[in-house]
Amino acid sequence: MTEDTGDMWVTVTPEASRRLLLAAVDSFAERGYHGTSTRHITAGAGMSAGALYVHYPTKADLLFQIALLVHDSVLRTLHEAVAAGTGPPQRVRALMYAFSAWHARHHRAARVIQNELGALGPEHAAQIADLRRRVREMILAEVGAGAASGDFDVADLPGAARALSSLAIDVCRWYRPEGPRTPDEIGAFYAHTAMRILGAG
Amino acid sequence: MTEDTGDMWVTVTPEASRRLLLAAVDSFAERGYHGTSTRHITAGAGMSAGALYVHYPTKADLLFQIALLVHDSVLRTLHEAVAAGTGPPQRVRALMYAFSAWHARHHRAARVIQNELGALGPEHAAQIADLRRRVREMILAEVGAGAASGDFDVADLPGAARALSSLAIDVCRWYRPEGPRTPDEIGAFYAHTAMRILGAG
DNA sequence: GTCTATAGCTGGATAGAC
DNA sequence: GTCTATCCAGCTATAGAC
Repeated sequence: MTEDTGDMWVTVTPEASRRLLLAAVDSFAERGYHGTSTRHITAGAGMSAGALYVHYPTKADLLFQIALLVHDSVLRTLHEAVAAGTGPPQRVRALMYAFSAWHARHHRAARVIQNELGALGPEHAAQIADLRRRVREMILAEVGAGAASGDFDVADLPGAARALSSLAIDVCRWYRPEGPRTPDEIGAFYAHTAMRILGAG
Repeated sequence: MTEDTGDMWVTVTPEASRRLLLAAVDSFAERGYHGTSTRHITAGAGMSAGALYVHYPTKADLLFQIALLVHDSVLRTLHEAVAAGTGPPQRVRALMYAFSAWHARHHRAARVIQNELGALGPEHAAQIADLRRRVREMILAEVGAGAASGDFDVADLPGAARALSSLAIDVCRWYRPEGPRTPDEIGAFYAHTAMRILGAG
């Protein structure tokens, strides 16, 4: 239950492209997309101003590549989490644990995709919106299975699914690495909290 | 329970200052602080570029004034909500209802203060951080009173208070006015959800 | 593939007429 | 108090040397 999808960025090569991507995540998370200059990014990667454009055509493309990698990591994490569960309560517990812990572990990357996606152009935004819909539908399906089986007691199914998702996503807003709880502790607490929200004793 | 603090902006005079402030809230919410130009703001208020500086010394000051007014509105809304409650469950229900509904009703203003406060200078940021601490402490105190009285069953008091606050705040991220639920319906559902999270049957 | 230098544009803020 | 015109700093992206 404490596993993750490994390093989200290992597939990015060459190493200079990855350094630029990581510097962009840090700066976008801290200053926002529009508050970040290409010089912030190249300086963060230890390069000079012009070096960015050898690896990425525009600053906007950098944001898009980040969004693709991040949503892919989330989807794989959630699929791995539910795969092990044998019944709805177990599966939803694992889902909530994994989703919450992911948002703590990757809070910088998560902040970027929660706050800065408005800077994407229309067709890039549509592509990312599709990935995000798949996350929502997965959570709704798992909660719905538990409602159908009688394991959960929910009067408002979409509302309850939204509450679980909201709780996990918002971890990236308030989480601080130096805070009192580890990502795993947050995952465990929110898995328990999810069962209460769903009326599963 | 459906009351609010009235119009958050009525105290802003003259009317031209208020128009600029409202245009700034809309643009900051949609494009972010750094993505918003002073020309966006003045155009949104139906004025020309230079007119802003008659009413506000800088663009940053506009953000600060918004943050002050918004946090004042939240604090007044929460105090009014708990004032009517006679016991911890009633008080926390009213608090959660009011806090959630406020974030739906004022989702644009709320997005600005959740996402754009990083653009404030150090002393302005410190002043706003103080107001935000008062909100957190109020929620913690109300939940703590219910734990102490035995009305709630919580193993992790700060964690549970954080979950309630997180759930209500995140409403401003996903809420859409054209969506299926009204602010009051969201408030009612989240007041009920809070009781489940707190183990108050 | 990285550097320096710079083109071309947009932004925040100011000046001065009305 | 609002307008138009403008200053100049900072931005994205490109050019050309190495």
